[in-house]
Amino acid sequence: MRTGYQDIKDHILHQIRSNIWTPGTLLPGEIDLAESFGCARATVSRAMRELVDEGILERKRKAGTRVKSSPTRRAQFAIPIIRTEIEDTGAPYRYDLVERHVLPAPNWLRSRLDLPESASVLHLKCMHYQGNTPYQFEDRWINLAAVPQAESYAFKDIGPNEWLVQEVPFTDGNLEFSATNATEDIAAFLGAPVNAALFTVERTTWLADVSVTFARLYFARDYKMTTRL
Amino acid sequence: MRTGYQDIKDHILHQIRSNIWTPGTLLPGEIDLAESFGCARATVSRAMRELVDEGILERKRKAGTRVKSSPTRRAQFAIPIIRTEIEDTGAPYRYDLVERHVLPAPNWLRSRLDLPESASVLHLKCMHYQGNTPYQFEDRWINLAAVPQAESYAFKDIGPNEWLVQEVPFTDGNLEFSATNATEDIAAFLGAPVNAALFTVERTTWLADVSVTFARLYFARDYKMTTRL
DNA sequence: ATTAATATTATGTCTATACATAAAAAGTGA
DNA sequence: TCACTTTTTATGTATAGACATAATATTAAT
Repeated sequence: MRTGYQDIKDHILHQIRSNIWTPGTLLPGEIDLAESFGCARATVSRAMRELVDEGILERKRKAGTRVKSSPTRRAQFAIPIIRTEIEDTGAPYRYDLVERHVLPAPNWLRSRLDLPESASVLHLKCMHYQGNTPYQFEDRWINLAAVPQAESYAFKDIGPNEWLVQEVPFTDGNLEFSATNATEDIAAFLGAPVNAALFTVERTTWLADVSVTFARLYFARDYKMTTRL
Repeated sequence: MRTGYQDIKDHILHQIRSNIWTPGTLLPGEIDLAESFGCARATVSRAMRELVDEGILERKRKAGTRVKSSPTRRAQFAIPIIRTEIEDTGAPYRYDLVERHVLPAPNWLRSRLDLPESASVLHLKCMHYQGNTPYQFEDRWINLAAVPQAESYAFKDIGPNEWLVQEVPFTDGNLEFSATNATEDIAAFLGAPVNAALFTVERTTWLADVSVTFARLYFARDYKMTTRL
């Protein structure tokens, strides 16, 4: 079997983990490495490029490749559709629409989504259940200029998250993770004590410079978002 | 100027965003695309491979390449050293060691880090400040079998996070994000009311099957972790 | 000594070609 | 009809060679 880019990645990672190539170390050039591995430069190049993507190495033209001195590791995790997330646990998923209003965009939202003064939005409040256990309270605002067909959709059986992904897929977006104390209102929906700390996600979504939607997602108590580094 | 892999990525993304290639659509094969772009197959291949990495496309040998039907977008964010994170805001960073004890590993920690019964750990409590504002309370446990040199290090001026990254870089790890209510103790350190919702990160770190450290990081009130999708 | 022009070099990308491999599709025999 | 084998095919990976580009190092000019 001949050496592939994966072998080279493994080798480099091994050198780093066994402290042979310490942070800041200048690695041999692509040509040297290729020769010592007995493979083509392109193979070494791909291995190194992927390690840059993974936050392990840094490269500069002419200056060479070094082990990143401040390893800003990048955690990445999938943002699944909530139905999938719940059904993957084995429990049945249940959705419930709590409130639905069309109204002029409030000022804070106009500012956040960069909407004109005349903008009209659809405001939804919904609950997502894992079996009979409250899972997430969703506070959703949809820009009707960007997604006019939302105005005539009831959202009785399908949640806005799922509907939007089908209707306007592959958007750009912004995520903010934080913690908030449960208000009386939300506490009741989530079956949590008032003031309970809730893991909260705020998500803004754009499609090519047009803002589509803003959502605040309050997770039930003790929810943890997990990822590997 | 000839067409590069980036142009092809742009083109594919454009087709998807303008709903010409909808989720589930089978794209033309690499050879066809290469011909229509007037470039080599490897160029198309790289463009498509990167779009798979970004969660936009899915590919299967012989079956071809399609637009992902359930776009599980992957958010990724950098986990910086806390000093860097604060200094990047322009404010000075200050660190303070609150407590330092060597003790036998408590049972919950032994279970979490898979430590033997005899395991000895270093327990640290520290504060990180942004200027004079409390920023993060760190509750850190270090496995002395994995990092014996920690026992003789005072951690008076440099925090365990920063020290560990220098001492044991490029580890694997696990991250859990959640929200917790501030205890009296932690509330006092962070200058927050008791029961305030705090954004919390729990991090476990391994180096090649040996657990190195476990940390609970409590962020000051209103902290938000932000990322682009 | 300082600045400007020039050469050098390691990475970045593209090409044409080759062979490997997984999986679908077609063919075969009971 | 079904199970099994073979063929086909799109992706996956590797290669040698070429040129592009950014940044450093060197040299020349002031």
